Amino acid sequence: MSEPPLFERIYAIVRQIPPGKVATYGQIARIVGGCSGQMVGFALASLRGTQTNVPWQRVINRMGKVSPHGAGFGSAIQEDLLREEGVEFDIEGRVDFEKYGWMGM
DNA sequence: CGTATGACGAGCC
DNA sequence: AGGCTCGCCATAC
Repeated sequence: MSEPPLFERIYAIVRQIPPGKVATYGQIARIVGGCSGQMVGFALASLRGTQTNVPWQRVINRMGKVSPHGAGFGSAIQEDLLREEGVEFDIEGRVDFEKYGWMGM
């Protein structure tokens, strides 16, 4: 069949996340179906930066925290971008899924 | 062309 | 209760 690559489908889901909201790798993987959370992480890592229009910053891990990807700076930028959108971080750097969770998680 | 890596999650012992 | 393995797709060298 002629369905787009799995990664492309993941990008489409992330792109649907509204500003001021955050989603988890597992959540997206579950929506896409047929792939594990790692696929989502790999897909976003393949973006190599802001080449795509995918708000990868709105995607965080299951613990409500960002992952230590890249040299450790990428995660810092991610938090900064989310703060710019209105997302608040806990003392531990965690996000409230009850408030900012996508789809009302 | 083949190998290795890359931002998780859940289950199993 | 804790630690470890497996699963999965794409890209780069």
